[in-house]
Amino acid sequence: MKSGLVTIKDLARELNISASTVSRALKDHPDISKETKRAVQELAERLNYQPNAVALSLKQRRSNTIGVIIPEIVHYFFSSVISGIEDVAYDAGFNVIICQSNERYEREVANAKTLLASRVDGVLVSISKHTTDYKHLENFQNNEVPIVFYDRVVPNIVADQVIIDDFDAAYRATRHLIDSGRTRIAHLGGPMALLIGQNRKDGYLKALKEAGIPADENLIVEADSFEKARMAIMKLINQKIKFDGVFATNDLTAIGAMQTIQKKGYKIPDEIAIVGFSDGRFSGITDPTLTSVDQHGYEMGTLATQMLLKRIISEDDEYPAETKVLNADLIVRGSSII
Amino acid sequence: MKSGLVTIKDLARELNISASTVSRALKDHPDISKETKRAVQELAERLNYQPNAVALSLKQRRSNTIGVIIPEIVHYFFSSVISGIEDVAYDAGFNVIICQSNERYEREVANAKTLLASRVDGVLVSISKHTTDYKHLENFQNNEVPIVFYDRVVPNIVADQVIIDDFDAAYRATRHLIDSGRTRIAHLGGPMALLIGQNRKDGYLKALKEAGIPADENLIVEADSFEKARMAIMKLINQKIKFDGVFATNDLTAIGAMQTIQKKGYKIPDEIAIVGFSDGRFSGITDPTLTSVDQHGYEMGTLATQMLLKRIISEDDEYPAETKVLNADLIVRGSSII
DNA sequence: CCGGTTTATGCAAACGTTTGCGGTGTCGTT
DNA sequence: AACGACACCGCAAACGTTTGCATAAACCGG
Repeated sequence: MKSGLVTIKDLARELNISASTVSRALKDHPDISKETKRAVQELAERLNYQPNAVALSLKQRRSNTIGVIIPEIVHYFFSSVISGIEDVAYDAGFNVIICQSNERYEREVANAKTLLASRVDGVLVSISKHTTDYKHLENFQNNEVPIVFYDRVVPNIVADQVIIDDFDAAYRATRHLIDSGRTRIAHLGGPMALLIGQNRKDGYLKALKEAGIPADENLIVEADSFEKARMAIMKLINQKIKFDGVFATNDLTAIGAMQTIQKKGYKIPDEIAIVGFSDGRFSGITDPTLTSVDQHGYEMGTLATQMLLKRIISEDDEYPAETKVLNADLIVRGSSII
Repeated sequence: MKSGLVTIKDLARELNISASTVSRALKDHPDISKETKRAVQELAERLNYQPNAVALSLKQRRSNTIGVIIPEIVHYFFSSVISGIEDVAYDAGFNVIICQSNERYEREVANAKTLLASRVDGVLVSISKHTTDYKHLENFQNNEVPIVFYDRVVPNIVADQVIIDDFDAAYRATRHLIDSGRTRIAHLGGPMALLIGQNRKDGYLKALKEAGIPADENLIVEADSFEKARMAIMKLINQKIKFDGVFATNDLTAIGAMQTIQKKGYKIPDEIAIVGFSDGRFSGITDPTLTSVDQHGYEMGTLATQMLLKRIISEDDEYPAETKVLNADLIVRGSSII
């Protein structure tokens, strides 16, 4: 934002015409004579004129920018989502401002505030693990800035959202373990504060119930990180609680479990089978390779952005909130092969 | 950017005072009486007034926004960098606009253009693999917007930059392989168009030379992706070109090599040792775990941003361009243990 | 030669802020 | 009574655009 940048006024002064004429000439307005247009456009080219998007935003009350609130960028899933977002935003000529909450509620609130101040035209949000109050998000709606939630949605707020069918995916993952003969299946789950944590657990429970396998509270642990998984599995083994399958809420967790299990001398998948969730880059490179649910991060990003842009463009005619459910495919690999 | 948002004028109208008074009251200017301040601040609070950052940017000719050009977000290294960038930008009250070039030159040029139009106060860039013309980047400098390069820097343009000592890291990695008794070490390298590709290869060559091992062109392949690595290794083995070590230009490449080698029946590290580069999340979860160079992505992001902010803040007094070199630590793991 | 149309341009306001400067009104002081 | 000091506030311009409206010149037909 330096003084160096050429403005319309500069062009006008140089050519001894008014700023309005320059403005119109630049966008090929029919009112302007061919010679003037040529002169203006040539000068603009020569001086490398770049329209000031800030001034435009102010004038049009439209920033052509969307905001993204994301828990943590350094996750294969989330960075895929960002990639998808960026790609469709780019095609539509929108900028994207990224804010990471680092899984902290306070920071998420601050993020929301700055996005509002930046007058973004809409926001894409996935809430942090610790967010239980949603005023800062409702605030977007109160100010008519459209919001679409992706992946980690919030329960009581009507807005567009794109999610995967966590319940069904978890059900199928667990079902897959059952089909391969496992009966004592541990679940390393996410925080119950998150809908996805809840849903995945419910899917797991449904599969058990359907198969007539009683749920064992000892086998259900809230553990959603590499380290927590190691601890949890270690504890199970040390307490001599038997299990022959693990359904983990994400891949890193699954891998933590896998390594601990192997270190303790058990064979995967022979003695214990493992299924993860998210299907990141990891899944293909573990030994054995990891069965996982493909969460389609990139696709989720593109879809969410398309929905948001649609809201932004057709801002006048209100239509009911949509919920898109991506079906999550179970990718069977070595860790659960029968 | 909806009409709904409260402005200073709204507050002024409501209180029957002027906009200037409101503005001053909000920032506790001494000219304003306590009662007025109280009234204004209370109303602002009640109506949830958010200052319009766009208007401010225009006025101050300063957007408090930095732009980032990044090759591909979905890489552990790059997403770490972004995370670092975002964290220090957040602390300094700056927004960050992310543009990914997707490794395409044209897109990078477009990115540069929109960042310029958005009047970002500075840019952080890592060039794409195919960028050989730098006009779009010099353009930033011509317009006095500071630029700092990270990781993938460009040769002939003076600007701040933060890199890791690729040459030295590659040297040490290769040296490590030599020290463990390997003499026929293959190099899966990056594109020679990139300085880092060049430097890593040179480091590799230096280590060989120093040890009196002749470089074998057959063992040097440009392969910087999982798939290319598989192909390259497959080819080496099929052609019966013997090797007992691999130094790969990144972890995914190393893992591609590792898997192919294992699939062909060779033992790692016993028969063939492997060293990667970047030390992403992968390194700890392969079997065996992967020796790799820690590239310190997060740190690189924070450092680059600090340098940029310093330039932005102290814009008047020019100081010479700085180059910070992060030392990259070799993390020895299972894939190269003697 | 006059009224009317066309063509090409400029004026000014607006978007939401900030800020230098000037203008009130109320004191206290001599 | 007059004057300066002080406290408090508003005017207006500016940042870089866009756009409705007015204006000016040129042309045309009758």
